[in-house]
Amino acid sequence: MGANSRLTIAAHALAWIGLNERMGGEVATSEQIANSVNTNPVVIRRLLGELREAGLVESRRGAGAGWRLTRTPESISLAEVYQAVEEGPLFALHPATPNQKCPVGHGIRSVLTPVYDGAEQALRAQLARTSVADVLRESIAVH
Amino acid sequence: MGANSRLTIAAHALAWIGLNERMGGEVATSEQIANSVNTNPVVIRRLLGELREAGLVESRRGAGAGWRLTRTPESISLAEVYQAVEEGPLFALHPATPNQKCPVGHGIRSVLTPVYDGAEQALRAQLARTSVADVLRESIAVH
DNA sequence: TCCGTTGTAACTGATATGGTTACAACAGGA
DNA sequence: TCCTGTTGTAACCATATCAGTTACAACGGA
Repeated sequence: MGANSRLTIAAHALAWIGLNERMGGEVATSEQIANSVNTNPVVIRRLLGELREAGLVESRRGAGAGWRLTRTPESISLAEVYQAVEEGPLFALHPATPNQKCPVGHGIRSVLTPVYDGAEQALRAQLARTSVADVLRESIAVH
Repeated sequence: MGANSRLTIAAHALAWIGLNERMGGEVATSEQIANSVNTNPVVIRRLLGELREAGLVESRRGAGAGWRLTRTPESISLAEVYQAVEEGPLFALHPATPNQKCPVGHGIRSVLTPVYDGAEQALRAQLARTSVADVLRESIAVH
C-alpha cells in the first residue's frame, strides 16, 4: 500500500509541542519541530495546518509566533490524529463500475463496503488506545 | 492515504473463480474475470500472479489454460488476500532518521512501531472474519 | 503445426508524497 | 513607523505507486 509517514510526523509534532509546553515554553515554531523530526519546516506547517482544521492545535502569527495544543496531550488520541491527516478510505472499490450483468459484479460493491468499514473501524479503535501523552511519555522513557 | 483497489479486484477475481467452479467450469481465464471486473486482462493476471505466489490459486498454460482455486472459498479469508496483495506496512516511520539528540526524536520510533503493529493486527483480524465464500454468497444475494 | 492462454516487459497518465524555494501576510517590539 | 521573525501558501521537483494498455515470447493441448 502507499504507506506514508503523515501520521508519524503529526504524532511527533504533537508530542514535541507537548514536551515544549511541559518545559514552560509558550509556543513551538515549525523550525524547532522540523529540527526534531529532521525535515523541512514547510512540511511541518502543512501537517499542523490540517491538525488546526481538526481543532487539535492553534497557531499565532507575527513576531513570537508559533503553535500550541488546544487540548491536553492526554485527551488527544492517535485515532483523532489519523482522522485529521488521512482523509480518504483505506480501501478503494473498483476504479470502473464492474459488469452489472454478472452476479458477482452486480453485488460485490455493496458486500465489500461494510467489510471495509468494519476493518477501518477496527483500525481506528486500536489507534484510539494510544494518546499523544502516551507517545511523549514512552518516547522520553526510552534509553 | 493512497487508497488502492487491489484488495477489491483480488477478492472479486477469487469470488468469480469460485462461482465458475460451482457452475462446473474447469478453469477461469483472465479475460472472463476482466470482463466481470471491467478492466484489462493483464491487470487480472498480475494480481492473480501474486495470489499464486501466496498459494491461493494455481494457473495452467497452453491451450485450455486458466485459473483455479487451490482451496475452498470458505477457507480463504480476506486477511490472506490482503496479505498476498499488500506487502508493506500500513504506516511508515520517519523518511529521515529523527534528531537523536531530542528526547522525542530519540525514542518515538520504538514507541510507534508496536502501536502500528497493533493497529495493523486489528485490521487483519477484522478482515479475517470474511471469506471469499462470504463475498460470493452475499454478492449473489444482492437484488 | 495451430491456436488460445499465460507470463512479462515496457510504456503511459494520473495521483500522492516529501522536499525545497520563494514570498506575501501578519504582529509584536524597538 | 520600521524591523524582525514566523506563519500561510503557492509553485515546482523528484520519486513512487497504480491502473491501464500494447506487444510478444512461452507454453501446451488438439
